Amino acid sequence: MDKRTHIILTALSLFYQKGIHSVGINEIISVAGVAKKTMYHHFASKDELLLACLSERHNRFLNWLTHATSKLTTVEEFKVALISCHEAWFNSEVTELGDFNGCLFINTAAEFADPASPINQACKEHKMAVQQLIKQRLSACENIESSQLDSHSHYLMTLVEGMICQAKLVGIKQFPHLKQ
Amino acid sequence: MDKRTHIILTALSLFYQKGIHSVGINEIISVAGVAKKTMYHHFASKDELLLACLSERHNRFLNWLTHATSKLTTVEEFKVALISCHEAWFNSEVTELGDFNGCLFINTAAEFADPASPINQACKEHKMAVQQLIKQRLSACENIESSQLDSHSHYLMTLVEGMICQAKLVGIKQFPHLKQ
DNA sequence: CAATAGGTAGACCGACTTGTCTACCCAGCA
DNA sequence: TGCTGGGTAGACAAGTCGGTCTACCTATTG
Repeated sequence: MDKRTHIILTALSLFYQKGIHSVGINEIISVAGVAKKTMYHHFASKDELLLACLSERHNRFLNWLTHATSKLTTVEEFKVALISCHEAWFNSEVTELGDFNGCLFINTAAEFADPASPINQACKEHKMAVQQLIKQRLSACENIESSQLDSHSHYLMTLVEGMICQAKLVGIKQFPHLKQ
Repeated sequence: MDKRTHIILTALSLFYQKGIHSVGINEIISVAGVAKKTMYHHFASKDELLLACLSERHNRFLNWLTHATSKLTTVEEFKVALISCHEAWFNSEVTELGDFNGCLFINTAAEFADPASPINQACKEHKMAVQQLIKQRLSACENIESSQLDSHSHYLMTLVEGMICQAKLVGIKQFPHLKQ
């Protein structure tokens, strides 16, 4: 595998499981099995590496969510599919997302609170992209009224974010009561 | 004011605005205007200080939420009151909660991912206490069916958590569509 | 008066942080 | 053959981290 990609994947896994500030460059290169010079050859700084990790995770997550909500026709079906695929994630059954430890972007934004920071902005952009995908998926349903498109997609986004938080903090992995 | 309390309040403000690992002991004592020895006289370690901050925030938050949802009779009234008071928080209109920067416990849990850590446990316990308060408040409503008490309180908790995340990451401060 | 508790300033410790550097290795290629 | 790019190991710099320590300074109180 490409060294650069290998470093990104290793760092992503460590950042996701332990947080950003808790993981040092030395740990990353040690686990990845590469020299420090190699890492700094591909990335100008830890922040640049983190941005690459966020980008990788973003692509991976959106790709997964896109496929997990592809076959649907009604608003009700979509809602159930949306909740069910997140439950699968919470139970670490989605291999490409790894062992569940909350949302990387929520976690990262907690450590980079400054809204002007590129890292914080990347987190914000990820959430806006997810919101956009939900809205687009919803608009494809046969029984959605266009006047409710905005409010309903916002509502579903709020639900999903809340589920993620509860799954991480208190360990709730299933939300059957949300599915009707 | 008591030095110990003063240190807790200073540290709490810094931790909340910047995150835990981003704030060092030296910054805390410098902003608080106390000697390092004084801080270590009252707290055995940075972790102990953080636990004291979490406890302070927990009491403050639950006290606020308890009062903000005291006068209500129906489930619908309670739901609107719950959402509205959170909107006020997001707009930094609640002086005792400070400038809004998300939920301290969600943020802190992101930096202390290990569920065995006392800090992570304190975050979890806070969320369970909020969930308990919502359930208790809901049970006092005149039009709640006891069979729906659990599922509905979980639902409201999910909504609230989602609102907090969206308010922090993408800056949504109002949720009118959730109020009906 | 003397003892004590709680405070000050700041030097200091060892470990760790990000990031740079030298010196060397090796495969591909003009 | 010799150059180049990407790799290795690891020393090193400069700074920060949490935490300990000495020395000194008030108040309060038995």
